[in-house]
Amino acid sequence: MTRPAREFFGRYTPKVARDLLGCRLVRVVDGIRMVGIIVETEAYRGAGDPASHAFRGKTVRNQVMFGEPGHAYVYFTYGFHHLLNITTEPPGKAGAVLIRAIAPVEGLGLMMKNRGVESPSQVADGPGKLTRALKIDRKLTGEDVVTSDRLFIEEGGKPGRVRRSGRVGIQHGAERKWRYYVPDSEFVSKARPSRPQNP
DNA sequence: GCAAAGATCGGCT
DNA sequence: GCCGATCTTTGCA
Repeated sequence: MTRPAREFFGRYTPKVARDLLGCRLVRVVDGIRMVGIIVETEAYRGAGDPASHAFRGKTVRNQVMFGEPGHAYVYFTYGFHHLLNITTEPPGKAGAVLIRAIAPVEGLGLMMKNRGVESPSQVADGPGKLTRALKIDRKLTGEDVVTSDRLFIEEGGKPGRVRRSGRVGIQHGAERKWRYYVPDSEFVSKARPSRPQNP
């Protein structure tokens, strides 16, 4: 299995988000591999993107978004959930792709145990569920997915169909169609995109 | 210092 | 469809 190189991540974020569909997300915990095919992503950029954590510039939390592409950015939100992103754009320019859902292909038993559910389609069909299934938290922020042996990406087959929509759960920037997903997959999240503001 | 919002999920009506 | 849980980060006073 080959991995995408640094340059793959260092591009225009929506393009990276689109191209990550079909790739495999690999997580290794205590020598056990958990693998899923990425079926849903969202792009977040910098100064021009009001939905992005990086919209107002660099902070303690989001600084990794401004660094070298191909690193993990994991943050904690709503007092409950960790969300996994992979940084994008050239160094100095903010960007990250939120991984929203995967189709499990390896280590399903452990993922179901971590989640406390018995249905494969409910193991990782949402950004918060996915991180719980794969035991991902803020400690993994900064992890270099190009070289890491515990959290990384492998190239996979091209998905048949790809659709795009507005992003989910945001208050600003809802008019940008920066959510990408595989409509034929049962592992895509059920969440509905935010509606564009019409005041 | 403090208040408020947040890239969510699951349960209940 | 709506609501509550729970806590970190940020922005502004």
